[in-house]
Amino acid sequence: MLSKKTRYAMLALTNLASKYGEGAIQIGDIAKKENIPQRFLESILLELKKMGILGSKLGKTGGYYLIKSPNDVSLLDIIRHFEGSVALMYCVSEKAYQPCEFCRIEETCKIRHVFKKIRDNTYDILQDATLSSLI
Amino acid sequence: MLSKKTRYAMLALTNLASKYGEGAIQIGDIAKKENIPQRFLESILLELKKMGILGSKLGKTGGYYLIKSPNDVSLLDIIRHFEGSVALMYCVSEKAYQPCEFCRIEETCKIRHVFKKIRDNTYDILQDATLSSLI
DNA sequence: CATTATGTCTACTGAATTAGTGTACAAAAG
DNA sequence: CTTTTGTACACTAATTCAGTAGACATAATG
Repeated sequence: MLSKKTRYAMLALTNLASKYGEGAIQIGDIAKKENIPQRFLESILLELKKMGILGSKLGKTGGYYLIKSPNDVSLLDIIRHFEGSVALMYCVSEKAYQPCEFCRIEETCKIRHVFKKIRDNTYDILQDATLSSLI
Repeated sequence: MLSKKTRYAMLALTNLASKYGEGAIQIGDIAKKENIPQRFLESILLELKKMGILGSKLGKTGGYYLIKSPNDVSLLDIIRHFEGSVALMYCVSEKAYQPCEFCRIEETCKIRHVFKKIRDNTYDILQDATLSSLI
């Protein structure tokens, strides 16, 4: 299962994408609209900013806004960041690869082959799921 | 990521499948061969027995053996049991379904649609991955 | 029948992760 | 200079993960 943090991030981003170009949106507005604990959302949006997806504005008329085009942000980016990897096993992960603790010969491991197929397919679907396709 | 418990279960089952029909295999043998802590493996095999996948024999020549045909056990069964569900979100799970905490209209939720597609695909691949196809 | 090797049951635990909260601070608008 | 917004750092309660410990039950063998 995806963590709540990941789900909150997806919700906040689709919310922000639907207001792309309208300037800064305040955390409190998003939190209320999407039913996310505000303090928790603060840390999530900050992470998204450090990833280069969001920009922020301080002070009275402050808030967050998408810095990238909704076409250029996909659920893949979000899940890779917040879940660490798309794969179900480290030995088939690109981002968090680790040699399999069990099978020494990865090429011929049939279990690995199954999970490689799942990872590749999941990867493609998530990559296609851009924010603009989700609004 | 899959838990170690799930991975240990898959390993133990493929090991047992490769010896299908040869009588009882001892926990210690499997633990040593597959590098699994023996006491942990004990509880895993016991669960698989309670699921109706394995049978056991007590006493000196005891051990575990596949009670179902390797054709009739798939990674889907194992993952559904040990991970709880194949889905990445409860709202697209068959086994652990819960209404989405966020979107009230599931039919039109685009995020949900993405994860439904992923779940369905993963489901199909895991269902095809029977023990006999993994030996 | 006693010994020994196997699985079974119940309970416990240390470490890591998840899902937050609290407090103090910094910048910008009015 | 006050108010409103985001930023930084620290802390924590609850849950899950990955096992361990110890006692017990069953069956083969000498």
